[in-house]
Amino acid sequence: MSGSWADSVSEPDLPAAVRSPARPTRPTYVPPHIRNQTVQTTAIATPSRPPFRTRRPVEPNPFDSVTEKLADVDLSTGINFDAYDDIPVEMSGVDAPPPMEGAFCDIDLGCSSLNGNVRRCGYVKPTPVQRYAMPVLMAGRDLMACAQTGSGKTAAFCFPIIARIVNGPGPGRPRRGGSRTACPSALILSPTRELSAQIHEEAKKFAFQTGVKVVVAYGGASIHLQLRELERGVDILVATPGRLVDLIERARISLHLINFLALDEADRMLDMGFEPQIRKIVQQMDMPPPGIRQTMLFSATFPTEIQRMASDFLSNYIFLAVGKVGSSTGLIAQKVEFVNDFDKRSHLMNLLHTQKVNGTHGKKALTLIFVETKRGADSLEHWLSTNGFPATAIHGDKTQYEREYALRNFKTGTTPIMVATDVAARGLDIPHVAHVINFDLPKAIDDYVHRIGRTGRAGKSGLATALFSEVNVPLAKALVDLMQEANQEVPSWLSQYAEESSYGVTGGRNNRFGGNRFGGRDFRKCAPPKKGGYYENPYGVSGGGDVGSSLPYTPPSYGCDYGQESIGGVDVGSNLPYTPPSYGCDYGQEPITATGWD
DNA sequence: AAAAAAC
Repeated sequence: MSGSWADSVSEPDLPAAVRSPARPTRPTYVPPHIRNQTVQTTAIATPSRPPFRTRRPVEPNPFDSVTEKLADVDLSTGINFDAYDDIPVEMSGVDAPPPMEGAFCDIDLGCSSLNGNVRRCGYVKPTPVQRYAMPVLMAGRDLMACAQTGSGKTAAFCFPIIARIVNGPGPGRPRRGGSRTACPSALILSPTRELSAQIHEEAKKFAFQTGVKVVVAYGGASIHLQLRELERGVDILVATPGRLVDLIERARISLHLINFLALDEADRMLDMGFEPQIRKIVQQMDMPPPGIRQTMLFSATFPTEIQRMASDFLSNYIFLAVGKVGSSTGLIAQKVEFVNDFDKRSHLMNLLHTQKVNGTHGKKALTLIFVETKRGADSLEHWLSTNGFPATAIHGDKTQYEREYALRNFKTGTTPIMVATDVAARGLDIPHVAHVINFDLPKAIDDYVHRIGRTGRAGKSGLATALFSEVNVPLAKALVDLMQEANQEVPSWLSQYAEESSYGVTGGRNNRFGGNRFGGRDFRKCAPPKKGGYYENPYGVSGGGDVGSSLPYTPPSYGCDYGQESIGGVDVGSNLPYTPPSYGCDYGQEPITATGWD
């Protein structure tokens, strides 16, 4: 039945002006923003010859793979929503919109195509992050959202972006700046190419027949194909930072009409390695400032230090934490085994053999093995292959083709074992990953959280095994804390290490963020929380005065003190009134106007 | 010191 659904959809939700009468044989791409407006583009003056090449093939149906995917999912054991039901939620910020109620079928995003796509993609009941984040975003508010791995963050920001592009009155924005400069309305940045590709695929499904055009741009792939896509018009651009900067410097992309900015894996994007590039894109190009654009940051982890930096990019934002941020949902069983560094491979061999014996290594049960270095990935892949285990490897020294080939073979089960560096640690949604093995543990606990989050997705359970050796002692304390929060059994030898290391090694890099491992709360709340803990009132907003205050930090008294550093003197979250740019550019973003279900 | 991200 592939394609049948698409065929059955007669007309997309285009405004009448665009839809029927005298539709040109080769319709020029019209951005949704200007579809309601009287078209007064000079381009229309020459109907015989459109100004841009508009040979657009029929929009490919991105659902061709969905029917297969849906058939593949045992719906009776689909998303285990019970796993999310009693999850603690913290939301803070001024006038936070309340969460939405009901199932997706009760929710009108203001566009019947979009509504249909949501259902068609198998979304029935919103996960907590979707329930809380979507009203905030639909209301036009900035958002910093922390939610567990695998809980549907991508949809939580894609649905509102698409809905607001379709419904927004828009400033009648031009489709392009110079003759060949594309001007997207939304920008979604992510830290790896594969993640950008994945977001692009998802967003395309969501945007199908809404008229919203989604384009992806990342390095290692043909820039010409990307340029051609951009020339055909783009509303939502999904990109990695390097290629985006390249395209901007070539004047093939301008950000001056960006209304929506989303950073996926935002804490990674603002980490040392990425921060300069992100600052360049967001602050030193032509992107509208905070308060004009709508900015949304999503991650499973959000260290305090990064939160502080992130507030530069936000305006009067809502902070949302679903679950104890970084806690691995309890759906993931975590095991830690002590190994001598020289015994790691034989230990791994035992693990893999045990899997086979237990039958968990079935055709579709995939095993993802994380190592520290690219060389280590190649070497371990080779060793596994020569020992009878069908393995592949992915890391940043491979060509993009090799990376995608490896990922594809892993996903399809052709090689049910994949060895990976941290390139695969974040965001990738790979169904059927039953086991994540940390062959080398990461230095930072945040990376551990993201790595094990490749399993246990969408309410499914998963297993994570770590090989802990002496070099990992600095991680012991954070690991123990994390495991306890997730109700995991902690081996006594590990607790021992944790106690020892918590004295000597505290100055280490793991404590770079003051030890507040996950940024499990809004860093703006620097006053001691009310009795009962900060999850007490999920609807609560931080009491007026504490946003942007520069009170010295007072440690909370109820034992969730992770040694957060003082933020005294830092004027965070200040909301200076926006001064319009002098060049008379009307951004025209609508003010805070809730639509949909409010 | 490593990984990621442009050509």
